Amino acid sequence: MSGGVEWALHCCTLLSRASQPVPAVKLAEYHDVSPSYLAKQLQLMSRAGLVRSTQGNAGGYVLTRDAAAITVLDVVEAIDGVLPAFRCTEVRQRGPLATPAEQCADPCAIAKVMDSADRAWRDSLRAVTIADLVADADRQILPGAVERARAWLAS
Amino acid sequence: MSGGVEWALHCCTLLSRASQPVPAVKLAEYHDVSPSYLAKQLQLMSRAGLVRSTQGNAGGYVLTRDAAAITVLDVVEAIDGVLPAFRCTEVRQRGPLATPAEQCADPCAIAKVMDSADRAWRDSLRAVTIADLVADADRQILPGAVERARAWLAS
DNA sequence: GCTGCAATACTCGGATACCCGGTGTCCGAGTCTAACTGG
DNA sequence: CCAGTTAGACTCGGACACCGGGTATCCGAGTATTGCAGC
Repeated sequence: MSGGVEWALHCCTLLSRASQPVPAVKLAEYHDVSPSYLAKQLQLMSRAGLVRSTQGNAGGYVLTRDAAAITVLDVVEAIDGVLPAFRCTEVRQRGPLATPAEQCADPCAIAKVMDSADRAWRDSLRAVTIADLVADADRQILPGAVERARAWLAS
Repeated sequence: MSGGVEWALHCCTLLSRASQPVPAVKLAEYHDVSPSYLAKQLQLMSRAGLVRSTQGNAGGYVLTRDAAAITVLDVVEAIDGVLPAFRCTEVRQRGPLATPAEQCADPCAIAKVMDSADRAWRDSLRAVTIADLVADADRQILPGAVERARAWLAS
């Protein structure tokens, strides 16, 4: 999985706290990551419709909908794409004893298993929203940290 | 996911039908794939203890245990490794408002979600064995195909 | 004092290099078979 | 006819190139602000 997924998720949690557009440079500085590369991830999220960008002065990124309406899977698919990790190459139709094509209407057993596992993975990611991540994080961090983060974003 | 996983799984199903060692070249010819590259996958499975290799004439690969005792996950982990796809880089400990390290004993919310999804994926793959794959395949293929495969392996 | 305009600075978006891990290949080490020779 | 030896061929195992996708970066397009000039 692409490393940018982690950055994108952290950005979403931070954007959910902010009430004003946050520029990519600020997001990168907050997380101490490469601004140029983070811009690419934000761009991907913008294409996927998760965030909305406003240009010009005082511009930046905002979530397009409530954090409770954005799942972790949405972010993962925005960055890494929606294609499953496993792609069946129909090995059974090759070789000296190849199965005839008309016998291969249904996906082969291996593809079925992989597809099932992929669905389980996606279901697991779909069950958690950005709001859940924020709530979990709030339970761990020190008191007052959220206010300090808001103040830093405003500066 | 590595493309060799599919080849490895097909080889396991074929090896479960064979009652004698099958050389890598024959496995590659049967599936019409690169013999050199397939050798690498078989080598990985040998290291993982899924197959046993015998050298010399009439040598080849054999499953080390019954097909019902080998899960799809075993094969996937043998080829792709056991490391999870997501690796937390502890972004929360970086930047101007970094969370102090002593506050980070527990994994962050993002890591927890990813770990949970990874576990769901692995559980799904662990629930299916090579024997299940063979049984499913037998239900679809034409009658007599298994016997023909055995005969081809023996030739 | 108010309004319209233009210059400015700031922001995003896509196009462009770089590099590492998977992909693909090869040759040498090891071993089982089998034929041959000697008793 | 049998046993030991040796030659042979076959097999695996690890080391070596190649290439595409993720990683990282930069500069141009676009826009809201803001300062200024004219009315």
